[in-house]
Amino acid sequence: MPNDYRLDDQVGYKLRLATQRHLEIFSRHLSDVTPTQFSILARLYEVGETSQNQLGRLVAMDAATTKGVIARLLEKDLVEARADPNDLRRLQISLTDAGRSLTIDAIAKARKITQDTVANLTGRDVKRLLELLDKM
Amino acid sequence: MPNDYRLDDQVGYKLRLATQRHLEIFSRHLSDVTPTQFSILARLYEVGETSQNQLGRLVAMDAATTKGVIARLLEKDLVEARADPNDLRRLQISLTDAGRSLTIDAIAKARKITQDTVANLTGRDVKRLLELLDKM
DNA sequence: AAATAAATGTTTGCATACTAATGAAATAGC
DNA sequence: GCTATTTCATTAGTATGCAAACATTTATTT
Repeated sequence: MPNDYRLDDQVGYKLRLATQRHLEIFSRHLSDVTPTQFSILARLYEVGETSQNQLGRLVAMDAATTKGVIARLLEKDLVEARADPNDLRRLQISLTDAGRSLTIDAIAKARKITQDTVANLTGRDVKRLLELLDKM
Repeated sequence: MPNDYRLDDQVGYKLRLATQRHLEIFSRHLSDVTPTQFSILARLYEVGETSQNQLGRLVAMDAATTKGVIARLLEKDLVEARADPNDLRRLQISLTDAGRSLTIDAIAKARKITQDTVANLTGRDVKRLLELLDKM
């Protein structure tokens, strides 16, 4: 008979709330793409043309999930895909011009998003939080 | 031209990774329900019969989201719903016997899940992490 | 070198969760 | 009593995630 169990004190529960908060702030600043989509764009901006699978790996996403995210970015004409002539399985993904400029703009806004998300924390708190999340 | 922006250092990105990890651990220990569904069950166990909307509020969930989660729990016969005679808008939700026993069992497992999730952290780390997430 | 096995890349289909918009019922203020 | 507002629930549409399947490449065996 679990009497001393408190849902509100569970890591998982708190993670969900924190994510919720972050999501809300994110979409307020940047309504064109989701955080997930943004992470793909930012990474793509960083590394240049890459295969879909590899790209997913670079942002810790399942291959299947990556496919879905890329599909949405393709529809918005932010990325483009072309077959790799050397490996017919591969789909090479790269930023379009529109995608590149949106990404640059989004990165600037992302700083603000991060700031807002941790607005209630001191600089030291943030550093600690990142460390702890990492350590997990 | 954002050169010093590092995706890997962003709170949002790390939150996603941490949530991912937690989700994986959760489903390994408790495959019958998702963390979201579990939070509804745990709260319902705690407070007893409640209206759907109220229940959602108690776990910080949108009314529409709550509806979906409840629908899935109804299908699994873990909760039951009945109309409130005093307020025709309201749907009163309560645990079934199966739901109650699953919840008791799940709460026990949830302790283990939490432990596993933060296995790499010391007790003090965990306390701090919870505080920081809260403060956010 | 052909045949088989293993690994890698992508896609499809299904489950879950979230949001915006709508409709129905109850309550508050006049 | 009547209108306006609030509250509760639902529907429709979008996003993310995983398991399983399929296709292509690479490695291994005969």
